[in-house]
Amino acid sequence: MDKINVGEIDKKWQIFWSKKKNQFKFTDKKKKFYCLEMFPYPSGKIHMGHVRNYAIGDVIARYKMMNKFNVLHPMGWDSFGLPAENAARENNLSPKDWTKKNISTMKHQLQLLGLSIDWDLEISTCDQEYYKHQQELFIDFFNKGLVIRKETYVNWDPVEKTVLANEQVINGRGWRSNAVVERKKLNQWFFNISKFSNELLDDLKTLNEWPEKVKLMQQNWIGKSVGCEIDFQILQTKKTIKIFTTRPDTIFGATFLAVSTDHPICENFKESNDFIKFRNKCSSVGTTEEAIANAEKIGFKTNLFAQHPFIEGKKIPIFIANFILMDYGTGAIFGCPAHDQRDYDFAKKYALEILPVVKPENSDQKNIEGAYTGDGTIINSDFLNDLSISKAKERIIKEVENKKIGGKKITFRLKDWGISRQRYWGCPIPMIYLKNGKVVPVDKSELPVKLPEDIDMNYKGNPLDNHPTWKKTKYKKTGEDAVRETDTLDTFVDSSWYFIRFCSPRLDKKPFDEKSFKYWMPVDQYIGGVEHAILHLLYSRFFMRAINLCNKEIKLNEPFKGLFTQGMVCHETYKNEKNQWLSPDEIEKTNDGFLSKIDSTRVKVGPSEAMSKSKKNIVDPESMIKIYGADAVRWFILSDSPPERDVQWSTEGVSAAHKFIQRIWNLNNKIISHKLKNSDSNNEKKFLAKFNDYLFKISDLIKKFQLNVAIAKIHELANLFEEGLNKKLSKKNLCESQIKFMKIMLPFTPHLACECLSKLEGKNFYENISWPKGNKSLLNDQEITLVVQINGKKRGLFITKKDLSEKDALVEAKKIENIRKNLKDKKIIKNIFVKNKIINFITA
RNA sequence: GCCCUCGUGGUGAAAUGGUAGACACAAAGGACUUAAAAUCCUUGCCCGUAAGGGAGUGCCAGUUCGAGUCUGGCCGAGGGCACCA
Repeated sequence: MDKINVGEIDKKWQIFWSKKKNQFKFTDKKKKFYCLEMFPYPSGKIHMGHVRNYAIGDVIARYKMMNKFNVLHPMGWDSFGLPAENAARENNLSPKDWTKKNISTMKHQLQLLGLSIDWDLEISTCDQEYYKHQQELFIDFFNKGLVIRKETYVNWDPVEKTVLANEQVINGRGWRSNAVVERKKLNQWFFNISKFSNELLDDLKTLNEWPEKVKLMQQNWIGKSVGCEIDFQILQTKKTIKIFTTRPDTIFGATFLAVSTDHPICENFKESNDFIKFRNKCSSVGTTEEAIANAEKIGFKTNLFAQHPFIEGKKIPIFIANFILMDYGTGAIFGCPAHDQRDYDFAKKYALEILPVVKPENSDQKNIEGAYTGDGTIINSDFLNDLSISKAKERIIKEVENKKIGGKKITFRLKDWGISRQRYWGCPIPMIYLKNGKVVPVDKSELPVKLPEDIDMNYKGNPLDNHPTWKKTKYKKTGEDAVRETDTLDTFVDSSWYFIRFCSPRLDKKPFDEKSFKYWMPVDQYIGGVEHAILHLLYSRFFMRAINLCNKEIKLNEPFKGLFTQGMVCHETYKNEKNQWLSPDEIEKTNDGFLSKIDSTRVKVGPSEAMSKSKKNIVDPESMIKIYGADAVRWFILSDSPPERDVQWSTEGVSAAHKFIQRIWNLNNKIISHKLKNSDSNNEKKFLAKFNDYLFKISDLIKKFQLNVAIAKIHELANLFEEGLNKKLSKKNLCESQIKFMKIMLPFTPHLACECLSKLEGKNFYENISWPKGNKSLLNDQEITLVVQINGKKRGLFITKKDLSEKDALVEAKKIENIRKNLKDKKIIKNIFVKNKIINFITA
């Protein structure tokens, strides 16, 4: 048996593809297809997650190419970011050198996979050829009022010494460093993303090729809520407090006001030792998940009272409370303990009045303990009495508006996007500070504002700020001395428009060429991890809208027409007797179970979890490719699970994939050396019928992203060919079909398929291979299988011609031995007949 | 607490309301081999030599001639969000 040499074949075809240039012309009548996988952060080496992502994308891209689309399939590097700075500090390298080295390693590794990437289009966000355009976009956005400066509380990561967006804080910790986040007041740059809240929410409806799950997550993230603002008069002063509520219908149940510890009213108490103590206590709570869950609702009772706007003479105490957030609504609420659980808990603790104003719909629902938040009828509420909750909301909003003390208000959860980072390895923000206190953009002719390379990485905090000369500059218009902004941009900015840059990646004079943009955008199929469901995708949607505002030629709101989010790659976890994690390389399977290779002690096998460094359950793609070949690695990672679900990596699996590659190789050789000229024409016809059926099915499955099922069908096709050889079909038929078969396999296993094709046809190389055309007239649609049931249970089946009449079918069914037996002594009261599908006899 | 997704053999999984478990992994038995590897074949819950029959897609109901698939309720697992008023 001829053993396939996957290493040699991989190399041969990869060299061939690297020489081939993607030549598309805008004048082509071909339809375009922009296939994009999320570009990687160059962390060092590729991991199995990348392999899965790019293998899925490559099947789609190659399938579209074979179907005669102009396919844009580029790759780049999300190459700014903190890890480069950390690595630089640890290893005494420059972030730039570290990044370049990683890119070169990872590019080599990706090329080992035989992807149909057009490497001529490669971009890297840390190159000034990229980020100078980003600075230009920033200035355009600034001029359109989309960049704003705010002095606000920010999330300060004490480990990374940087500011995090609210969205980047997970359970009170930095999403990367995991350090407890502190609150700090700083002057920051923001993109005014909240200006687009409504559009970003509404346009989700137009994204019908996006997973529902992702759209829902974005919807919840934007978090639109309709409520009401109401001014409460403070009794002791002339001032009012504006509150926001989504339950204005419960206004008559209001028994206290609560404001955030950051509310302006707190100024009145800044001298009070009790208040200072209280505020310190608040800021120390609410960090860990556990603390939040168990955090007690605490308040500081002020000496102030407010007048209830609808109850003459009713005085309401004002509290400062730890559960009110300043950056949502107005930072103040009215408390209605009877119908809000938090307010209820608070009222219990401070012995405040609890006044029910909603009678539960179902009178059995006695409110034993806690707040009632369900539907019901309003009571104890003057003019609102007997109204439903929704009617009461409408009515009270009208009353509030009449009294000129507030009105209907729509509030979004989405906050502006903080983009300032006190870091070195990022895109410099092209702004300068003048002596008169003004902050202005750098003149566009002076772009790029380059990152200096002579920096001291041992400096704590921002090295740019510490640089001896970098920040000293002059304002071009006046020639006066000025100081540069030393903050750099959040790296999510880099990834918010890279897909646009791919349309004209070498264009020097502007970020993108409008003509190329109009041809290629939007991305037809975007593929990546679900972890980017909110931040990256939402920011990119914002960028597209911002670019529309700045560039009259562009009229596109949604950058990603189709989105596919793939699952993670998992692997079993291993621990030794000392409870230390072991990597898959460090264990071996024996008859006694799993043992450690290091000291032969017993290994506990844990559940399969997402591959991670901390659990050491990582398998290195490059070494897998070396052992099994690129095709086997691609094949296995696509075959075992639906692409949107998690997949479990296993040695058995990839080894089985390699065996299958070998089997196809053998099959190909057998067909080439097969000599037979004539054979049974009926068998030939049947073979072709089945083959064509598979061809249609597999095309359909690829379009639907059911790649695991497509692979199962390819296995069945291989069985069909073995059967064909056994039935001694003619060489002509087998050979012609095999050529088509290899084209079907090409998007999955391009090296094997091209090698088999070149052997079958005696050519050296293959170019512009088309997806085989199926022939519907060859399908065997004359014969079908009819299933026969008795009372809904299958009792037999028979093969017959298509469209058999009910009468004939019933006669035929009753001839079946087992059916006869089961119907004996029984009275049929009903026949169910579904043409070409089923017969069901119902007996008494 | 709120929102979402998912529950099918030892495992990963298939299945426009119409033959449940395709395809594969693992296992057991067999063939080939001096042996192993590789390859191929068979088996897969219960009764039965077999033909066949029974149970069966987390649990309980419902709709239907027919439910893994549709509806309601419950249980379990995973994910997202959160003092969001």
